[in-house]
Amino acid sequence: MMVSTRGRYALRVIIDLAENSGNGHVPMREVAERQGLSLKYLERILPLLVSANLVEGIHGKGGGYRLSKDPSKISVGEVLRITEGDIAPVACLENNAVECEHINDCRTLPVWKGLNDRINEYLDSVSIADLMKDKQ
Amino acid sequence: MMVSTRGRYALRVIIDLAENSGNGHVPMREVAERQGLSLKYLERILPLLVSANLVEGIHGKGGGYRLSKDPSKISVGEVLRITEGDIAPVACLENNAVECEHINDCRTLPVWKGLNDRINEYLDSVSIADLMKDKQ
DNA sequence: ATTCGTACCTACCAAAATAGTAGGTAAAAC
DNA sequence: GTTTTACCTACTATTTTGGTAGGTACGAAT
Repeated sequence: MMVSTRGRYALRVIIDLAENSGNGHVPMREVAERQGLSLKYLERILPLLVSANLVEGIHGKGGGYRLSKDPSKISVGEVLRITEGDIAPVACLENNAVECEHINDCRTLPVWKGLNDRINEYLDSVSIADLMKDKQ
Repeated sequence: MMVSTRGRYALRVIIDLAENSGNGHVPMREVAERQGLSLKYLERILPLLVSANLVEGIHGKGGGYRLSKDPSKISVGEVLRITEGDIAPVACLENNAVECEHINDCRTLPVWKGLNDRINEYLDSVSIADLMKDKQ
């Protein structure tokens, strides 16, 4: 299985925020409860989304999180790349991979590259809005 | 990274066999040497390919492995499904997954299913022959 | 000013998966 | 009967995964 709980939970949180924030901030405690996920674990995931500018959190009573963009402007690919670190199928296609010495004679590189392209293309084509109930 | 060494090495072995077996059997020792891979590790991977009828091995001097089909009839998808066990992006799409209770209300299932379909479709569309030197 | 509810941070930990190695046995050719 | 190959089983070190524990920082409400 290629997508870990980090990415899957992040996606569920983002969809939950999209569906349940009526212009206000939603405390993660509520999201965790609704989604049946560990609050503590989500608290470790959300700072990733904050620093990538997908959501913003505010402290204190009445605080919580909300999306910083419209759900239609957030792609699943964005969310996964942030939380999974990298969604490349093989090491040599990862972001800061050292260039392999056999790159010009590698028989398998084309298939990994083709796969990588198709995965990213698809995940970038699906937005959070596409996944919401009563798709908006 | 989604594809482990098991799958990647298996693919390299199959391509190597396709390119280097002139109707005879090729000992894995030679393949390991050419590919710079651990013979011991390959010896653990190959029985998977044998029982899936992708290659056949014969014992003794002059023995070794050879493909049991034409390289154009073996897809990358086949090789990976055998060696990786399952290439589904999430647990609920794996082969003998228990059906999730939230299946009818799961917001994320469509995107995982779409991803799974595209991955398999692509990997099944690429054959070993497509990856050989001087593509045949 | 204090309290309470939130985000956020760091260190730790158990279990599983990954990537092998070690040390054989089984079969076939010579 | 020796050599060469496939093939089998058990073990192991390392990394990744999926968290938990125990706080601090911040900000709003009172």
